[in-house]
Amino acid sequence: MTVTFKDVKADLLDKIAQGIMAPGTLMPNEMDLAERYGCARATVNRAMRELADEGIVERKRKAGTRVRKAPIRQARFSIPIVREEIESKGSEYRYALIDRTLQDVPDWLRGRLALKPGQEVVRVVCMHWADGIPYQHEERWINPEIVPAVLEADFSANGPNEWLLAEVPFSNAEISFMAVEATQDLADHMGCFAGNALFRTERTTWLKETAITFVRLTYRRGHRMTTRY
Amino acid sequence: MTVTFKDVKADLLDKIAQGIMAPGTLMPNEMDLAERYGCARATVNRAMRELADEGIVERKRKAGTRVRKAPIRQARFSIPIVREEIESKGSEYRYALIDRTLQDVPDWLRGRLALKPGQEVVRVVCMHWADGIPYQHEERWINPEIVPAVLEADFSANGPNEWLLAEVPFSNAEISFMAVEATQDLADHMGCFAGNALFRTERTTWLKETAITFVRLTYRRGHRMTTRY
DNA sequence: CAGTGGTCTAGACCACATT
DNA sequence: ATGTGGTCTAGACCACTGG
Repeated sequence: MTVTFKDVKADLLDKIAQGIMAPGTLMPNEMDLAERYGCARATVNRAMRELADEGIVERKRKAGTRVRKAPIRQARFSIPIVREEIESKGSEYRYALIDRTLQDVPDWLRGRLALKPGQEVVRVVCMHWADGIPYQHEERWINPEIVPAVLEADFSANGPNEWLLAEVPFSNAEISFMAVEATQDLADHMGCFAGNALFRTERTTWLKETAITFVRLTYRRGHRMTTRY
Repeated sequence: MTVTFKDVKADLLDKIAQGIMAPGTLMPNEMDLAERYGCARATVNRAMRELADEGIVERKRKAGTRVRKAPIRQARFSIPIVREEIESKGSEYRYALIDRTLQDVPDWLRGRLALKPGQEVVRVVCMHWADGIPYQHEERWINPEIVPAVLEADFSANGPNEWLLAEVPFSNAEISFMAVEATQDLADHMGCFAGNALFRTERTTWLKETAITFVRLTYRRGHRMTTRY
């Protein structure tokens, strides 16, 4: 059986976990490891590159590879579409549009989206339910310059999220997580009391330096966002 | 100039972003692309593998590579050590131990950590300040079976987080984000009012199937956790 | 069964950072 | 100057899985 990069990676990880290679240790170079494992250097390279990507080790040319003293712990969250998030839990999804207006971009948003004063944006407010219980409140602003079709889009049946995904194939984004106290309006929609703590995510999405949309998703009371790493 | 995997990746990304390769499209196979770009198949493979890792495309043997209809949007968060988080913002870090006790594991925690009834755990409560202002409240339970040194550890000068990182080199974890309403006790420590919405993360850390620690980090009012992707 | 991606190899050249 | 990782190549075999 030939030695795979997964074998090498697993063995290195094991040595790190067992303390055989303590944090701060300088690891052997790729050529030596390749010889030791009886494989090609490329195989060792792949294993160590993945360890580096995961923040376990730190690689520098000439300096070599070290076990990180404080591993960069990183968590990966998948950002699902609400409908799928709800249906994957076996719940029934329901959607309703609350408001849809064309308005001058508010000042606080202008900075975020890097828009010109007086420019118009589409604001959409809607709700998502799981089994008839309020699940998520969505408030979104869309830049019609990039996505002119939004001016004709009808969000009464489907949320703007799925619609946008179809229109804008790929983009980069900045996302924030936070806790907020429910306003009276939010509380009415979410079926809780004003002042209750709610989990919120805010996301700005860009297509090559120009902002497409800013969205504020507020979850029902007690919601948790969970992941493993 | 030779064609690098980054060139290939960037070009493919561009074609996807511009809609030339719309979501759902079946992409050419590696051999064809290699010929088209004038590079080796391994180069194309690396480019497409990274696109797959990032959730942009979907690869299946024999079926080929497709542009995802709904790209798996995923965010990566680095989980910093509080001290570094604060000092990297140019603020002065201060720490204080609030409480440290050896107690029977509470029922709600026993399930989480998969411990035996009546087993003892170390509970540590402490605070972290930035420039003298409350920044984060930490409440932590540690399993002394895995880390017996915790029984002698003195957390009066340094927090258990940094201490644990040095003791336990590598581990896997489950992390949750949520919003909570401040209890009176929390509010007193954080300098806010009871009932205020606070951002909290809870993390369970394991070393090979056995739980090491459960930690509850509550941030000051208005805290945001932000990342780009 | 046949086509696709998954991986390994042996060798090579290069970029970079430490010395 | 020199050693380390970063990457490309050309070829090969294999594993999976769709038709």
